[in-house]
Amino acid sequence: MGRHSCCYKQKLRKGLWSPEEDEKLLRYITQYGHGCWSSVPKLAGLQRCGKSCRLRWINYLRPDLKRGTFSQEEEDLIIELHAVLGNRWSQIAAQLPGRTDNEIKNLWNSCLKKKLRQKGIDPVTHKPLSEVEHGGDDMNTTPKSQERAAFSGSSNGLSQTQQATNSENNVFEHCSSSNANTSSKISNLMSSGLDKDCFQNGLLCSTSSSHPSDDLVGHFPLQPLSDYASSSRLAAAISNHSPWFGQSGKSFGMNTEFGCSTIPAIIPHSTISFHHDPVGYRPPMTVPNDNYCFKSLPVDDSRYWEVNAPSNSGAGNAELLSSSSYFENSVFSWGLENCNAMGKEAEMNNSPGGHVGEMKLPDYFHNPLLIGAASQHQVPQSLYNEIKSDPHFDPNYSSSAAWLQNQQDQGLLPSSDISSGAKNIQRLTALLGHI
DNA sequence: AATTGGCACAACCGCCTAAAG
DNA sequence: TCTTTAGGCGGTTGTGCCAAT
Repeated sequence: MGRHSCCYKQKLRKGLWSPEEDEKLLRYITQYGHGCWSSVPKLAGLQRCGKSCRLRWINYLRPDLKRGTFSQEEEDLIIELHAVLGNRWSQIAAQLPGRTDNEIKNLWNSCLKKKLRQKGIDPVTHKPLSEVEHGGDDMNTTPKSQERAAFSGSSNGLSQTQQATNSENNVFEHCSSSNANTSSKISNLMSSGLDKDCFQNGLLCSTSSSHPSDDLVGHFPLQPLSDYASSSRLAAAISNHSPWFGQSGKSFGMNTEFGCSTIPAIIPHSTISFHHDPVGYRPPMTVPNDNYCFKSLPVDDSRYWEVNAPSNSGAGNAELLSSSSYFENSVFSWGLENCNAMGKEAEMNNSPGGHVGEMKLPDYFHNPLLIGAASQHQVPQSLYNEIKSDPHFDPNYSSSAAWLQNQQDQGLLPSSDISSGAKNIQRLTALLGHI
C-alpha cells in the first residue's frame, strides 16, 4: 500500500512542506498528540495524507531531533550497527537518539558506503573487498524478494545468505582464534547477565544447525570491529536491542517517533534496567516529572536505569510502559493531554510556574532541542520568532539539564521540580557525557 | 556567466504486517 | 476466513545547493 486510500479521495498536496503546513502540524500535535495519523490532516487543516504528516513529524518536526552533522562516534556506531543489523535503518536509528532512520539511511548511501569502500571494506558484507570479490557470492546481487523473505523469517535482519556468511566466515575465521580480545568482550557480555534467550531469539541467533546455538560468540560478525570504535558500545546496543525482537524477526516496543525507542516494551515492576554500559541509550529528552525519576545505580561495572512509576496512576505496569503508551500516558506529556492546556495557557499568557512534567508552550520553546531545530530553520518562522523574542531565550543552551537549571534560576520552575527533574537529567548527562 | 556533476536532504512509493470488521 | 485499513519500514527519486570546469 504505497499511497493510502485517503490520498485518492481528494486532491492532496505533495512535495515540500510549506512553513504554514509545518506550523499547523506542529501546533496540532503539540496540543493533541497525533493519535490516529489518518485523522491528523483533517483535524489539523492540512491537505496532506496522514502518512505524509507522520513522516513529516518523525523526520522533521518532532522536537527531540538532533540536527547537524554526524559526529565521528555516531558514524562509527552506525557502521558497527550496520554490520549487525544490515539495512534496518529504523533499528539502527533506535540506537542513535535524535537521529531518524531516513537521516541515517541518507548518510549511509551518500557517505559511509563510500568511506568503507575507500578503506577496502565491502559496505554490504563488512568484509574486505578482496575477500568479497574472490568469494563470488556477491551480497549485492541478493534479490530483493529473497532478502525480504529472509527478513521476515530471520531474526537479525540480514538475509539468510548474509547471516550464513557472517556466522560461518567471520566467526570462525576471525573470532574463535585470532580475535581473542573481541571474543572475550562478547563472552563477557554474555556472562555478565544477559539472558541467553535474548540472543537466541534476537540478533545472535544462529541460522546454521551445524553450530551449537550456545556458541553465541561464534555467530557474531566480528571482523569489522577492529576497524571501528569501542565494541563495547555495540555490545551495549545489542544488549539493549535484542530483547525486543519477536519471533517474526521484527522488533516491537520500539518507538522511533520519539527517539526513545530503546525503552523496553515489557518492563516488569515498572523498572527499566539497562544492563551494561547504556551508552547506546539516552533517556527521553523530555523532562521527567516527579513520578518518573530516572536513577542511575552503579552495579558492578554495569549501570542500571530505573524508572519509578507513579504510584497513583494505577498503571505502574508493563502495559503503561509499553512503548508509545508509556509516553502518551506519562513522560511524554507535552504530546498529549497536557498539551491541550499547555497550548491554551500559552495563548493566554506566559505565566511561569508550570511543572516540569507539564511544560507550557513557551517552556517547550525553551527546549534546546527545539531551539536547535528552530535555529536551523526547521521550525516555522512564526514560531521561531516567538522563541527568539522571548527574553529568556538563550541559544547557547546545550543540554536539557542546563535548560532546566536556568528555568529554575529564572523562577520559571519550582525548586521541587528542579530537584527531581534536573538533577536526574544532570546525572544522566554526566554519565552519558562521553558519547 | 553558464554548465555540469556531486552531494545532502526531503519526500514519495511500494511492500509487509497487524488489526479490525 | 477474507477483505479493508492503517502503521511502519526500506528503497528510490526529486530537488536545491555548491564547487569545479
